[in-house]
Amino acid sequence: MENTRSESMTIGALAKAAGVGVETVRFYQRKGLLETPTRTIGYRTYGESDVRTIRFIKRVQELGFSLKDAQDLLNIALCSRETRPRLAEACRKKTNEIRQKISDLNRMLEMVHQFSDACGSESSNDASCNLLDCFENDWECCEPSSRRKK
Amino acid sequence: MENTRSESMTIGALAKAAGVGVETVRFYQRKGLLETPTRTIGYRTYGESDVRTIRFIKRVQELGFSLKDAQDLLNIALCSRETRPRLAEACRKKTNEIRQKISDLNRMLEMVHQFSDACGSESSNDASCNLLDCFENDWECCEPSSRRKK
DNA sequence: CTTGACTCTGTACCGAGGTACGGAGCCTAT
DNA sequence: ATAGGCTCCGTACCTCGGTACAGAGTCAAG
Repeated sequence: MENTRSESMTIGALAKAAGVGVETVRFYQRKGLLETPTRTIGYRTYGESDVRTIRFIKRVQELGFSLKDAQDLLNIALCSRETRPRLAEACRKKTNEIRQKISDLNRMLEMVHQFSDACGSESSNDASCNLLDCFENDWECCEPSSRRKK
Repeated sequence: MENTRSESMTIGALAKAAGVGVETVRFYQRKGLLETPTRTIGYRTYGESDVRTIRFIKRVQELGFSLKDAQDLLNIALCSRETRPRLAEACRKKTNEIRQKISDLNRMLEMVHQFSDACGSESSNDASCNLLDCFENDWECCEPSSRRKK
């Protein structure tokens, strides 16, 4: 019913489907980010899951994680019934990292948004200058009181 | 009252305060990420605002933006009364990017979290395998219906 | 007035993450 | 059966974001 036919793509087809270059696929394989594919006659053959994996990697990178991190997340995604407890710990760590990123991005969003509003209206008050501060502290930003060190 | 004294740091002091290397400061200057500092006798002199700028850049990078993006955000932060309308547009774009990142991170968080729960309990159901899908579509993930193309 | 810790400029090098190239084999289509 | 287009492998090269010299000047303490 779904488009899960063609369970054997060539490397070129995979690359195209995932929106990367052939060389990138080989590179990911060398790095162990893709499972080593089966071969027919000598050519690598891939399936839909590889497309999803590559797309996942690319997005994870865009979100500010390294290939190593992508690797870790893939392990979480793929090993489900092997190394449970070790992974649970990794999850907790990764979860915190992600939470922090979300919170910082929200703050940045708020700041950029305020500035953009300020641009719209002709009033010259600068919401702007707070942008620089938006990661400086945890207590809701913009309070001009005491400063905390890292 | 505050620690905003010492409005003239050497490059070494700045680097230390901002938690980067001296060479990084010079690098950022070459790239135009820091305003070219005034000089006393030939030595660059910096102020607190430069510390904030560098910390801002570093965090922006960690959030998955490039130095170029950091540059853009700094322009938003610094130019407040010059090129208003052009910047307003830039804001809208950046805002959307940020929103998308937040939403994706939330999804990833949810997935990792589910998996981590699954690890805790001994039951072998895999919340895991959804992780790969977590950026695949916009309609709340995990619905096994039609698939949308990018 | 020398020694050590800093600064300056410039250029070279580094790791991550690809990207491209050369020389080969395979597989249709004409 | 040969031309075009794919694949293979290995190695070389590229950009980004720094990092590390080398060779020189400055400055403060002893």
